[in-house]
Amino acid sequence: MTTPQANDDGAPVLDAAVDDARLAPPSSASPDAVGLHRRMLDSIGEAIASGRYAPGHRLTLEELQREHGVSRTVARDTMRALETMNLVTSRRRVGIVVQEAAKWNVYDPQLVRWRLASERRDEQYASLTELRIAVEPVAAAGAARRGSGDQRMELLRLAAELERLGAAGDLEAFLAADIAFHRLILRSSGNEMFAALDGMVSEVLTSRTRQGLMPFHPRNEALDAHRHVAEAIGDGDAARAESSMRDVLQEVRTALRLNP
Amino acid sequence: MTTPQANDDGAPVLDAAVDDARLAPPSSASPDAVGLHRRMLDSIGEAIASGRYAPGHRLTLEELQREHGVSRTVARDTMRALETMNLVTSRRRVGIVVQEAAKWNVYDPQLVRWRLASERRDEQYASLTELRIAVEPVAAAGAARRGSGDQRMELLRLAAELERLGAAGDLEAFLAADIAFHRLILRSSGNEMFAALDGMVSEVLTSRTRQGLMPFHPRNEALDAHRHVAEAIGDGDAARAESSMRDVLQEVRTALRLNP
DNA sequence: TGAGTGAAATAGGTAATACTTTTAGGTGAG
DNA sequence: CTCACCTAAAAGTATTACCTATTTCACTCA
Repeated sequence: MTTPQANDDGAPVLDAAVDDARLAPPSSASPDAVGLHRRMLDSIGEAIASGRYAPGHRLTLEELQREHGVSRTVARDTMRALETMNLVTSRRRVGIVVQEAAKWNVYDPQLVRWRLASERRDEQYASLTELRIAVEPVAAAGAARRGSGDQRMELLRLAAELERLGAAGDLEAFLAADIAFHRLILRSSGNEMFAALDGMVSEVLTSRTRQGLMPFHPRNEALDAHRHVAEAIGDGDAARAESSMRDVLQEVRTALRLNP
Repeated sequence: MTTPQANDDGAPVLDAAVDDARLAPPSSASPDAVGLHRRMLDSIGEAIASGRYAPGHRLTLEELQREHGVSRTVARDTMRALETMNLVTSRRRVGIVVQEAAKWNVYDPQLVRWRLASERRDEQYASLTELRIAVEPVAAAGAARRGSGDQRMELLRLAAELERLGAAGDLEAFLAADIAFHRLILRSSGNEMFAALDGMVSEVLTSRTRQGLMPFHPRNEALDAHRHVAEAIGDGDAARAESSMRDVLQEVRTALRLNP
């Protein structure tokens, strides 16, 4: 198998509300159920992501176990997790050193969450949006080539629903359908690296709407473009899917002033 | 700061041989210097990435410490690292469960390495190549907008060198320059999420040449396209940079049969 | 049959301790 | 005065032992 396989697993396709553990807080019934390690990780991770702990800043395990009131084991676990994301390195005799941002695993959903929660959130949104612009057209082409029949049908259904909801002016429902549409394309692309971005795309779309960056009534061209994407994928027309998706993203480009 | 900043840091631009810790084994002077944790992590990580431990497979800490002859602490550290990459989840009373592949942090350079080392390497190369096709054109546009003067000049120099080496037929040197060219564009893009892909792109390019998938003499159109990219970036012409980069990637698309 | 209940399994967490590597500083020879 | 070597301290790495909290599963009793 030298190319990605058709995505024809029997998994349910219709769940727009699929568990998006990929970019959601670890929903906990009781607040204390999350484990010491998790809280400490969040606290330090956010501090690094936001720049409060600058690159080069040195921490020591002892310091950390004192400040967070935890045992050495928990402190080490936390550092191990941060090390895995390349947020820090730990060296003997020197301690735990915050890495420069260029080394971070910026695709780690956890880190993305921290960055979105920080003051630098606009930068993170800009990067993610540019990433969408890059990936979604090619993902649409992939879906046209490798998507399953169910997925194609569902995309057409979602495109129709978008038109209906757009006309009705129900922004909240429109957003939900829009997210479902874009996520489904990423997941149908047959490329797991594209699929892995679906949580981040949802995040961007949600924020864009919540910030009022969306026109109250979606523009007609945008709705048409969505339909064209769905139709092209339905027809297995990769080139048209790709260029129609570029049309969809055109207004995003404009908003970011990333345009010719 | 609401958009990515111009990449004008004082960092050296000329080092094609920049430390690519991002996708290289943890180069160790002495073989034992790497820490128990690292060896165990590699061993289990690779087993999961290759599918030898299937999703749903259950491990227990006790089992692991016995099999790898390590203490509980080391076993826990390892699991914590795997958990951070979403390769496993650990639950009380049940153990450590291998996650399904859809949950993995497939952008973690470590995981990418493991997948490239496994039997599924072709799948990973295909995904990475498609990702390149998606990202590099937009990264080139970003470089045209936000690259520093030094970076633009270095790109022109590299394009000229590519032509020279292409004509000379020195494939090894050509590869090095080609990698430097593509990496520099990613790093000049001003988008840290693009820059983070540079190690993976190098990996793909290296493999493509080593596998003899490159024509012995690079085609003239390919060389021209590289020059056009560099020139467009030099001129700050984002649209032309983007479309020229698409030309560069055209032959990659053809090779993967991802073409109209 | 089905709800409660208790025991077992397993990760989470604490604590004390010894080992190893790395760095800084000092000392002495040339 | 400089350089090489030695030593000591700092800090992560690793081990062991033990206790706690959850979750599951099987068993019992209504």
